[in-house]
Amino acid sequence: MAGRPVDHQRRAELLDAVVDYTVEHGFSELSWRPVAAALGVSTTTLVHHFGTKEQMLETILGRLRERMFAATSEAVGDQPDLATAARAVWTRTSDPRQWAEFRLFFAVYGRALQSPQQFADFLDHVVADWMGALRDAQGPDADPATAARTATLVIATIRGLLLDLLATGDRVRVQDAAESFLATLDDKAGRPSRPH
Amino acid sequence: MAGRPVDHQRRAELLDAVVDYTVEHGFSELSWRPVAAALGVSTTTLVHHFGTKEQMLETILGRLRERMFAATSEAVGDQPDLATAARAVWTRTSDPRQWAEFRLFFAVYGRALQSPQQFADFLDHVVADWMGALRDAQGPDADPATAARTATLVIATIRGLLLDLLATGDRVRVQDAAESFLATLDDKAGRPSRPH
DNA sequence: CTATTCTTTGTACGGTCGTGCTAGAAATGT
DNA sequence: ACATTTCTAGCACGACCGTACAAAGAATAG
Repeated sequence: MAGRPVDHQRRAELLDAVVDYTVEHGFSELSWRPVAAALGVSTTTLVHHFGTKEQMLETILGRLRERMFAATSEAVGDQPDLATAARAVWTRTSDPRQWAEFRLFFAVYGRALQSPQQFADFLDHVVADWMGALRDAQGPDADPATAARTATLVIATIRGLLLDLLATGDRVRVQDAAESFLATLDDKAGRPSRPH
Repeated sequence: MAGRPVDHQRRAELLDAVVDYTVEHGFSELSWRPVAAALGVSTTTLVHHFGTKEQMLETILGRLRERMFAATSEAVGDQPDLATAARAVWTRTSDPRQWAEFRLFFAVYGRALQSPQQFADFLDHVVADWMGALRDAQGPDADPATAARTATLVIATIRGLLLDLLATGDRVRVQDAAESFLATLDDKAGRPSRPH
């Protein structure tokens, strides 16, 4: 009646390996054959597990989002207020060990802006996920309008600074600007801003 | 001794047409044949004027940068101080008529982060151009360190907000956050912030 | 054992890609 | 007129692309 069971673990292994490959080798020129060669499998194996290429891209992006959001959302969740949460997010995102993932993130972001229907899932979550986390960090008593405004500004500034950092590599200047911004969040919360 | 003269104007016409095509159809899947078909010329004509594809991409990016930077740098140059200059830049960049160009801008940005050597020219100018303009807007008497910090923050915030705007289309929320940020620039300059 | 289903592989097909080659038309100087 | 150079076009080549197909090995249930 029943044959060989579906090996979900195998698919998960392959997916993580593919995501690793994508983070390292980029996203724009991704194709079956080089990926398969790098993983030591045949292209047919990848096709069997992920379907069409478009489906695989969607799967990769989903897994990537899962990784990146999980890595920082927990850092946000443990912080007492928005200012320290934002500082934690910035500390994490500006870590050079995360640069490869963020380079991929912005590559996908840029491509998604030009093919919105294909990357609808990405665009739906790329702001909303962080908005939720940063709104929660401001507590349930915060004014909703102010909370949304501040969360939007924090996301935009961090991403903008990260764009600068990845393009120029000028850590001193960007870090200086980041400290300046984070200080304004301290001030808003009525606490003294750190010296810099 | 001399044959038919080189037609520089013809090349300029083709280049602008190609840039228009790229702005509209995207950057990631650009290839000779569809572009040539859209312009009503043969692929050989494009190859003759632009050399290899990589050279054409570089030329396109240079022309695009010329367009985008010229469109806003003049708006910055005429402003009396940084706060109004930043406001002018934001007003211009958040105009929906410029969205297509900025979508292409971020698509190139993302790709450049993953192929730095190929897009070295883009990465060299993507921050430096605006840094120069926004530093000048703060006058010659401003403290260099503060000027650089503020310029960096203005660029990052505007680009981050634009990323949000292009992804979500939520003009109200993003504009609200932008006003909040621009108000802090007014405050720094010792002038009263606009109500919002 | 057999039957069934999943996994993996090799192969092949049609399509698009960048680009080189050849040749004719157009525009200049002599 | 001619020679020379640019412009434009058509064509062909090899490479890579996504993916469909057939077949063999592996793991389960009966």
